[in-house]
Amino acid sequence: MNKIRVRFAPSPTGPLHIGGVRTALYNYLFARKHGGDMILRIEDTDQGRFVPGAEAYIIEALTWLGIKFDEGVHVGGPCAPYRQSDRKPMYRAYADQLMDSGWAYYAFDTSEDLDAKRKEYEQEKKNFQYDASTRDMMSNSLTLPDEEVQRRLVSGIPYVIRFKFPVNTEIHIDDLIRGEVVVNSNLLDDKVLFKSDGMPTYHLANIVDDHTMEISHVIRGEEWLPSAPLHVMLYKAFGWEDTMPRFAHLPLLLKPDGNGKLSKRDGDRLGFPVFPLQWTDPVTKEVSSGYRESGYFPEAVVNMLALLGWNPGIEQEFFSMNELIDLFSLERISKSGAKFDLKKAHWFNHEYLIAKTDEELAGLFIKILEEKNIPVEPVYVAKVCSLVKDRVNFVSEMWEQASFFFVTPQSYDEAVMKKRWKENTPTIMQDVKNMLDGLADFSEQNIHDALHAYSEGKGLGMGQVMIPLRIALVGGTFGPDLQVIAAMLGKEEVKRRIDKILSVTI
RNA sequence: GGUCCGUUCAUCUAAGGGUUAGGAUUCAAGAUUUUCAUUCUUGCCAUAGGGGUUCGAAUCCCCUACGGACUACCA
Repeated sequence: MNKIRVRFAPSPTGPLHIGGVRTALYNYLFARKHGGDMILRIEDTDQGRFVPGAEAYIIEALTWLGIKFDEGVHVGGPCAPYRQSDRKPMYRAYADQLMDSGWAYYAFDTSEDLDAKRKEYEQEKKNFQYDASTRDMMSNSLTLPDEEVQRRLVSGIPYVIRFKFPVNTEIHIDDLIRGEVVVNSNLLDDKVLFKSDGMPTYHLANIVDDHTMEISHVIRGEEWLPSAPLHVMLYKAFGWEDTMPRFAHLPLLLKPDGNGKLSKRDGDRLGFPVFPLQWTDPVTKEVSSGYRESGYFPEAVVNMLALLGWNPGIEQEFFSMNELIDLFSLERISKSGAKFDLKKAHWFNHEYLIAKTDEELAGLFIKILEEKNIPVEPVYVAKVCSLVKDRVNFVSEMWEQASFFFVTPQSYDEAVMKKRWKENTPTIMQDVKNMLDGLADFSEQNIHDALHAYSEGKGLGMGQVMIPLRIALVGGTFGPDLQVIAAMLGKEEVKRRIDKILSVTI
């Protein structure tokens, strides 16, 4: 068997969205699993939709996620160039080959002609399709005399090259995910292969490139299934059937709110990033959030995406990239579309977060602290991380859970104050302050013992002591063990915070 | 409209003719926690509908319904 070679072939019309990321991931897993090659090809045959920066974005996003390429536009390789605009000179000869063998023809119909035709049909409630039933009445090299065709070609009149579908032929697609799909050629239209601007369309360029790059498996989104018959016919027309790649059409990623496939336009409307990295539209300057900037870990994104449409059939839920490679198989890809689940995405990130070491988390949290001009002591920050990581999904949420470790509370939870701050509380707090002040060793254990001794001695419930003290130190009823917090803050700071709450409540 | 693809808890999914239809997330309750979170336990919740085939169907076939993709000189 020939070497496994797969490609991820995005069009640089904007940022890659997570559906595209998943397609890239599955290609990557498949290639690695079989010791094959992974190729990045840029399909920029549509000059009108080219977006500057999109290609660099795609590369940066996949690099961030740990998806590596063996060949491609950014790393080179034996089949270079890997950008279709750079391969432009080679496509014409292939189109000519199809002309010579009778599989294609020149068509001179203008967009206006075609629009008019479509309107005309629409009025009769019919669908216009450029195919065997209509091509005879159009303006093309099948209907025009040879001399006229030649005259038009030499005089520079715009034309396209269309594929000439055979009449009433069953085309079989052997899809690795969907099984056999059969389509009759009468239902297909004579697709444009070569545009009047001198560029090939996706269909031609894609087949030529997959062939010349010796691609063994085409793993792409389901939106390509309807044009797969054309692609199969092209391989046949070129005489490349023997080396035609196997096809695998992936189920789509759907919007969480119900209808339709996830698309680039959804942006932040749905409450979660649609893009791996933040993207600023070069024209509108509109900013769309990215997973990276939102605080997702790349491993969590990969894990979550891998399981959206595929599963290994075991109950394990967490997989490293290497484990995914080891377990991956096209046979276990599901057929139906998957909706993105925001809550589960959060959960995945949370699990990856708590699995990090305190030092790793501290390194990330320190960046946030520095932005707030908080002086940082790495060992202290790591301790804080160990105490609050259970309660957050993202590093960005840590400030909210841990600010009191760094700054005195600026306000106190009013609802809790109303309920917990009793008439005798100020006296208790004053006692607690004095008692803590007397502690020579301000350790967790000593604080704990002292607090318990105090409340028992006074015949008070622990709640009457601890809750007001908690409010004084953290601002509300949340956070880790109070003795630990007090010890970390230090005696003087604890005394200051008690004074402060007493001063504002009197 | 036409063609193609699909349909198991709210969501991701397992079960490839024989299981009380399993797991995970979410949600709810309880235990723990002097707070909050964690953790643990428990619970709720599904084979779209109808016909076949079969001793036996989530699984195979057909019809219907619903969802999706495609239907450009876009990819």
